[in-house]
Amino acid sequence: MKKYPEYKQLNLPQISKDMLKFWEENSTFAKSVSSREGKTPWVFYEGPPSANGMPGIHHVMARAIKDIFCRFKTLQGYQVKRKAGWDTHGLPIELGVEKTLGITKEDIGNKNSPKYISVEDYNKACRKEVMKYTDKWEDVTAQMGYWVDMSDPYITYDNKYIESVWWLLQNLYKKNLLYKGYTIQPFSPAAGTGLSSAELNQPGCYRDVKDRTAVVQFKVSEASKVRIQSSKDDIYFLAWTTTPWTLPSNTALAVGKDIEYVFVNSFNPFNGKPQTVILAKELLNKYFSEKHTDLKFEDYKPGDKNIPFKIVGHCKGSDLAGISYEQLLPFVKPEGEAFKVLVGDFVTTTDGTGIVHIAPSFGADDFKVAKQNEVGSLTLVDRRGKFLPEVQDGVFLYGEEYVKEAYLSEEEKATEYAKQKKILEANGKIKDLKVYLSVDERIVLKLQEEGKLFKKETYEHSYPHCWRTDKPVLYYPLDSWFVKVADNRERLFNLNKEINWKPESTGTGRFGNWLENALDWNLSRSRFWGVPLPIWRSEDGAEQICIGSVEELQKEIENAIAKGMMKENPLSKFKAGDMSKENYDTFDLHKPYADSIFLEKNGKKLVRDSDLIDVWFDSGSMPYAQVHYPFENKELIDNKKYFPADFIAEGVDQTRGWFYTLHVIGALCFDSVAYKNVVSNGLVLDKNGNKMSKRLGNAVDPFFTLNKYGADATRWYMIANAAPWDNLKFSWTNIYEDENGKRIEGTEKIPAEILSKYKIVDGHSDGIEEVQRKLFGTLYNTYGFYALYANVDGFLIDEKNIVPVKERQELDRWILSKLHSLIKEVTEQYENFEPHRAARAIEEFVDEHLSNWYVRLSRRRFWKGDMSTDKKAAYETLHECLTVVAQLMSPISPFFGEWLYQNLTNPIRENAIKNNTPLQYESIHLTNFVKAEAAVIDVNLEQRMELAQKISSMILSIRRKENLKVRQPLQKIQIPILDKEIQTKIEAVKNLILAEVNVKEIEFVDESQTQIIKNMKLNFKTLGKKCGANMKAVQSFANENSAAIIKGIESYGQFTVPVNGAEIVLETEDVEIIPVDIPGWKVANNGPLTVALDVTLTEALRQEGLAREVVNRIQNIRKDKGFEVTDKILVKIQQNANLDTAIKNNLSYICSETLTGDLQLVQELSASNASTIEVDELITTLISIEKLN
RNA sequence: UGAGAUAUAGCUCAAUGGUAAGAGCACGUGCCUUAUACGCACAAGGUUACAGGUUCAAGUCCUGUUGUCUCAACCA
Repeated sequence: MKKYPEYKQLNLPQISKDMLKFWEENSTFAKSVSSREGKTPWVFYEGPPSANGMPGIHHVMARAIKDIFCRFKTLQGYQVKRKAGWDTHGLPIELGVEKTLGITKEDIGNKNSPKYISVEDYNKACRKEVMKYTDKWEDVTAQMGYWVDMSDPYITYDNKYIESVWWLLQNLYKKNLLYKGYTIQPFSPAAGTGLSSAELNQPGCYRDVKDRTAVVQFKVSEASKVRIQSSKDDIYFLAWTTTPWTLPSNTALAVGKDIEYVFVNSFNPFNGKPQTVILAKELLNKYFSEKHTDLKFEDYKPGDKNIPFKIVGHCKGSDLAGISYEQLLPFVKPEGEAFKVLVGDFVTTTDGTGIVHIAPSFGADDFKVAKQNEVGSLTLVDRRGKFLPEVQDGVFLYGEEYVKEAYLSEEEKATEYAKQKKILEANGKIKDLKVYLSVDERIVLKLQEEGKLFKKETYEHSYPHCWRTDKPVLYYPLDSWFVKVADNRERLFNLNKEINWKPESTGTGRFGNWLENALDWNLSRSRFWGVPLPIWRSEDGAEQICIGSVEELQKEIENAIAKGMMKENPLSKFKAGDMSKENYDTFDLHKPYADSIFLEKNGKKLVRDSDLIDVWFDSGSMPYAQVHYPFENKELIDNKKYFPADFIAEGVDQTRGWFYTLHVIGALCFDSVAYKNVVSNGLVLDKNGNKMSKRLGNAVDPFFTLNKYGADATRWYMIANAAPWDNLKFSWTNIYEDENGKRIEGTEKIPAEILSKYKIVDGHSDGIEEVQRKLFGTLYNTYGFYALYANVDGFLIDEKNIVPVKERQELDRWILSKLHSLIKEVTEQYENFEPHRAARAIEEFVDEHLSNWYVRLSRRRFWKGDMSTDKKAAYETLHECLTVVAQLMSPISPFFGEWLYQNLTNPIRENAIKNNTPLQYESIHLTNFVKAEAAVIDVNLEQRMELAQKISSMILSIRRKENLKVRQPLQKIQIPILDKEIQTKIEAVKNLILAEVNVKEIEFVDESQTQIIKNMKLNFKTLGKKCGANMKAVQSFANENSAAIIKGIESYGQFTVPVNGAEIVLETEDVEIIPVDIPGWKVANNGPLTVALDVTLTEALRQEGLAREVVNRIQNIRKDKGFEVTDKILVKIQQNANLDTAIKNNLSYICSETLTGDLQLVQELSASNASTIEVDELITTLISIEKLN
């Protein structure tokens, strides 16, 4: 006879290990996919993580979310393939290699460096580095129960993958969506390279620096002067700059369209000349003190500190547009139009003057506005960060000098200082120069002398620095390849409307807004380890080729060889059309190999553009590249079998990352969304809401967590605790140990110096422990209860022979109704990608309903008597609840769900297979998701039971107040009834209530029998429509006349309230009448319910109570002695005058409750073979219990 | 600076615009009723961040402020 396994204790980590072993031995994951062969696919794309970093707890969170829906959809019968992937390119990998090898970018390919490394070796190192933690990732994946196929992952550095990426690029190129242009990018002259925003966002890159800033005067040209004001004085625009070194490259000024500007007559503060200046009205008093409003112009003498001023005109920014001004520092004339006022939407009046100096080469906004207005630019700084030779006047500026002081070495500074001192002193500009003057300072001096300076000051602001050289970054125009995104915004935006975003606001807000303002995508990266841009150009730029496949490249090389541009074909071993791995391993498309390929077109030699492409393009290409589209699996994409994805999920930080690049590539290459549903999950923060970081010591090691609590509790905690898109404050306390074995608990952030002495050795999570107790512990116990009695009875589920639900008793039908309501709810929540709601619903069902109501109230059915239909029904009901719960929870807690299912069904597996019934599957993950049966759901029944639960709770509450133990039987509950329907409902569950609260009868009373004090509550929902603005009046009337209203409603079904001359008729639905008290009784209220308890104790009741105490003591002793629940016993109790009658009067009750075959009241028991029991405070006696035969 | 999110009990979270704001944990009290003390029950706990507004009615809608988180940027 097979039995249900019984356990001593719940051990979740062990369950995880056992089930993992089972899955591995039985290839359960593979079966869950193969068993759905031919079914509708549900397409999931795995966002590739980078294996050069250790997996963190946030990965567990993100992957749990992915896993949940993939498992759920599999259960629903879809085929869900999950191909793993690795993101292998990009800066973090390069940085990792450089750290490992102890080198910097300068050493790469630089033979003069002592640490020289060839690009080839460097890239080899990257290839190795990128898979550094692959085994850790595989461990965490297995341990957390994330099902993803890691046997054949897509790898972004793979030649096949790159080939698909090239194909996509060529596709864009052919559609004319790829172009070469230049943009302003952060650039480190010291390192000679552009910087990505990721690099700029390295900690410590933004630093507060003090800069020389200046408010500069731009003189309105004679031609424009007439247009704005007739004045004999010169007119100047005032513009503020924090980077005076960009002033020689100024080609325009920008104003805000709707900003108000004023014309102010005044004097130049440095040379005292009368002048008119233009600036934003709002900022007037920043430069002209209100105190000086009344100063007389006549009294002013050059050099006076207080300068008189007068506003002589107003206008809006738009009125200033087009006005031309004189070049401020005419070292070089720009090509094209320049030196006019433009309107820029970025102009504000938060600081400066409301007029912005525009140097298109050195600011992104500047560049944009200049381009829009077709204004030319000047780039008077070279890539080394030095002025061009032209920027010199022989006095203040000398040409070819660093524009930032920080770029000079101390030595250079000293030399420059000597030079400056000589020149400036010789020209009489400065008497005794003490220190090196920066370019900024000297430009300001020059402007001051030329009467073009209005104000100078030092200003502290944060400015980005190169993370490698520590030197300030410049914004500099760099050549790049762009994807034309801006022109296709509308299509991108409209396609986005087809995507179901979770949460919606990320889609419409963060993502939608981003699309609406999307700029062209800069693909170029000047790095070493990445996908090379497949574009070859002639030196003059006249000819270019964009390669879209290896075969094409091979042919072009052949051509180049034929034309003498190349000698050998590095792709000679490649056989076109052979898709084998071996064939694709015969070459490498990375640098430096790609750079040694030269092509030919129209007689010109073509050289590859040395840039790599943005790694985001790699990952955005994965829908196609993972299947080597279009070279293989063409139909999967073209016929939309494996595209677009039904579901993707990543962190919300991917909104402008992977989500965006997938969307752009899908839209531009295939005019389709790339995914239909997307969950953008929030971050995992530490328990105080701080970002986790290793540096601060508040990071959570997923391996500790998984080892300690197992995957199920961890996953459940993370899912149930917060919506996926809300940040999760992860409850976790690290435990540190120093070298002497001393342990401390990390509750707050640990300072680095302490952290360095300690090692994290363990930790604990209050949150996970709660889940473990509350959900898994409860479920474990419930299963244990089932197994215990089923084994005693030798009961096994027989799917072919089940008591029809209709024939089961109220309690069974109730829990089944609850169960099927739960199925409905959980299905909906999973369908809606709201796993936290599913989890919470399951928790409530298990704890509140199944364990603490159904099992508690059904207990005796499981052990009383022989196998009856009712008993069988109880087993079947509980079995169904447990198996269904196991399935509902299995997407979230796959190990425990599996464990529970197997315990419940392994004993009957063979039969189920023979009978082809639902429990035939060896794993829960191969089963079919249950469907809620409408016929089983009985809302009325659920309401009835809720009444029973509420009433019980209310009675218990009265008992507690009155200090009456539940074990003490009481005579009567009274429930005042105003509504017969409620009475009917309560009648149906009467016996459950009585048993639960240990009372003998319920009496329903109405006013004919007893006085009931009533209260009323207005139903504002129905009254709102009726009363509108009169609501308040009705309300106050009702407060004062509640008795009359109650009477009116009860007698006539309506009551007329006079308000403000009108009349409002209250009807039954508008008023809720609630009984609140029965005078003379102990009463409890809960919403519309009121119950009263008769607390008088008769002698009979008291005796019965004592009998129950005795039963309880006997049960305890049975348990202490380790008797089986089926053992019959002989009980001897030492006589006690206060107890004997109670025992005699309740003898049969005591005996049947305790399986006592014989109960004897004896004169005396020897203390040596009897136990002392205290029945209540006053009664103590001795008792002995023996097993009968 | 911009965009998005968020702010409810000590903590973690609920609450179709309807008037007594709910759970769980922690705390307190009482209970070992043949599943479960890793349990059960009962209590206590709130100016719904702040300030305005819309509405008969606001935790909920609108505006502003403040705090926190994320992303993007840092430009005069």
